[in-house]
Amino acid sequence: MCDCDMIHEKIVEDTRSRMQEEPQYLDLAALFKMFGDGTRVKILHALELNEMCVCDLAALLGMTKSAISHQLKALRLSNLVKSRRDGQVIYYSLADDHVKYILDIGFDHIHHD
Amino acid sequence: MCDCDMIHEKIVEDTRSRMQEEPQYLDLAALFKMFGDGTRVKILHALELNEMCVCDLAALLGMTKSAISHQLKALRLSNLVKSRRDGQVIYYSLADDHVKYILDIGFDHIHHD
DNA sequence: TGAATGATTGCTCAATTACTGAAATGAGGT
DNA sequence: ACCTCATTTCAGTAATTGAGCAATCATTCA
Repeated sequence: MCDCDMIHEKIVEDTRSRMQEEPQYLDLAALFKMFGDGTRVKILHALELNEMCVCDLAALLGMTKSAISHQLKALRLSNLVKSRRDGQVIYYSLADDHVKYILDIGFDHIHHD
Repeated sequence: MCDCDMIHEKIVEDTRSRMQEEPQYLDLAALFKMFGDGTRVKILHALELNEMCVCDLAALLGMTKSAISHQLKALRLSNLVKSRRDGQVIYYSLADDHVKYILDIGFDHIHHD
């Protein structure tokens, strides 16, 4: 289990009783992991400014369409971006305001240090 | 640079002109990366409930003190947790309310899907 | 139906990351 | 000054992850 005595047993037990279940933390970590990569935050912020297709994002960020597409898939699976098709082109945009909200708080935090 | 034509050049240029500089996104990603690991979010949430020492956290999460210490160092370098010494024991707690704020928004997001 | 084009997927490589166990550090108390 | 114990660092390993190539899929238009 652990390699030490429990120094403050009451505190530990109190904390344990008030914490969430394991899956909650894994879901939470999975969410933030999407914001934890330079390419993905750039994509998210770009999509906050304009809806764009894979090709636009590839040109904007100087990367291959493949790389962008892979990241968009991850962002889609996390319900952070949504897409709409218009002819041959698929346009991506932010799934909801939560995303913008989280980005804003992040920017706020790094600017206020 | 990129492996395709720029389909919507005006949109891309507009987006580029309104985006932040590269380092901003890397800093932002680095911040969220701290929240993007199950162990670290558990530590952060635990410290939101009670200040604790390395040993308490190791017992609480069923991990080695080494692993906890390693993650606490990362969290300290990111200014997300702070410490105070009382005798032999070093107590850790959240650095500021930003952390609680970000965690709450995250929980809010995963619960409202 | 076939050519063209935007988007996606499978795969591999390189780099990063998280963990354990052992050794080292350092502050407190005797 | 020394001994103890909480904490940190180091070394090594296993697992994860992001990027790009190449091949494939999907849709439009001739």
